[in-house]
Amino acid sequence: MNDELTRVLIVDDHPLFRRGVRQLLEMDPSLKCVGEAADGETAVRLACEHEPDLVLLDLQMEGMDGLATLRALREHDRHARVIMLTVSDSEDDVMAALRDGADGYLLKDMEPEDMLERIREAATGKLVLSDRLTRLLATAITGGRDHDSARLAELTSREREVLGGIAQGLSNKLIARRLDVSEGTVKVHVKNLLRKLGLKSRVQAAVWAVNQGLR
Amino acid sequence: MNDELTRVLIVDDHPLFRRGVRQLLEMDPSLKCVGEAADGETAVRLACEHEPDLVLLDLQMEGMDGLATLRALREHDRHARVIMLTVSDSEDDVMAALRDGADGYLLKDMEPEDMLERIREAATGKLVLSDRLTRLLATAITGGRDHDSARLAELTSREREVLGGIAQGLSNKLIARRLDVSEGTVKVHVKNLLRKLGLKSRVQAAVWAVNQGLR
DNA sequence: TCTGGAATACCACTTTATGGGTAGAACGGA
DNA sequence: TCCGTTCTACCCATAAAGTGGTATTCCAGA
Repeated sequence: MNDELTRVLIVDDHPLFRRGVRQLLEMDPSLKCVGEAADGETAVRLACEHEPDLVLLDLQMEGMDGLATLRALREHDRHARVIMLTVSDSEDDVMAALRDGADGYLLKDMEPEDMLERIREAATGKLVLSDRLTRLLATAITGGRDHDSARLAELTSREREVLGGIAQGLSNKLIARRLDVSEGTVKVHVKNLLRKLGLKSRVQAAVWAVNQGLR
Repeated sequence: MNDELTRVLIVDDHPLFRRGVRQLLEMDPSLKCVGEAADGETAVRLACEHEPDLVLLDLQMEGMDGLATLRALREHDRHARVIMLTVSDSEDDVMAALRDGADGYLLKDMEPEDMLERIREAATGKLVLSDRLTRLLATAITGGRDHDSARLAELTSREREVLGGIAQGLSNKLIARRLDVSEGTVKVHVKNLLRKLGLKSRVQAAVWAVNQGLR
């Protein structure tokens, strides 16, 4: 949450693949790689140290595998979004990852440009899936992606009202008038809901809310 | 475009109805009624004088009717959004209004609270329709609502790229880095696209873009 | 009754964003 | 070649947003 860059942690047991991902990330100035890990234990430790905004996590790893790492990350840091980056297009794997709180599931055989685009999208809070998976899981996901709505549920009712104002493009001042409170109070609510949603600005909150169908 | 309030012009030949709408608008501090007109000619004149952001326009009026007034408003002021406010739920009327560039079509028998909500939504650039009409016209509208995409077409390609960045929740600085230009340049593009889209802030632009499916 | 979350408000401060203007370089069409 | 558009960059000013505190009130649960 320090600067405005999206801080990324790469977790994969193939050094060469990590290097490729790292180079891909360097193509986008809004993304910054803050670490690499070859196994789950290291990943969790680095996540605690560097507090990344986004973790790119391989599913197949020696020792603690991707899913276990995902769960461990979820326990230690509820801030970071986690995207599974793997070769398996098995529906079971995808569903398991999403059920355990993954914010995305990308296949390693994607075009690098597409992958970068998805990573960007994920940084803004969108649930990202490889095209190949999207259609496959469209219906199943609809029943299973209550991760974001869980984030929404974390908000207090007042924060949801403020978020609604943001999603309508209102300024803090106008939200304050509508809710009949001071602008400073609205700022507090904005601050808190941004933290709870793991977002960096009201613009991201607006995008997120609209994508959630909040209106 | 002066202050941040949405400036509204009410056009209806029934004084009592105008008063009702005015009182409704007063319930929302982000809306400000800047004038009332009982006929089309007066409406156009007042629109030129007060440059409203939103015009609530009755379809049935003596003399210049609602559609003619709509077209006249479109000629004189491409900034204001125009919402038809009428008793007719005829599909022909709705389609004609939308074809002529109306940004919304609300029926006078709506619940006042709903109407206010729709008016707010319209202020952020959304195409609003009474619930009763939405389903009726869902398919037809899809083919006929290229008013917003016309606004999108007014943007230069660079402005669209910047808008894309906004729709991903990026700051000007990050958009600048991604496009490899200075932050000041991005600010110029933001300023211009806000003007072209008739919006007041990047947050509104983000909401608009996401609703347009821009990604 | 104590405790913690929620909502409210205020302060000070830094960073972003917005609005106005000017202006040069590049490009394409008349 | 001249003209209009676009993209670029810079200046200044103000407004809005975001961050970090502290503190009071209220209310529900332990």
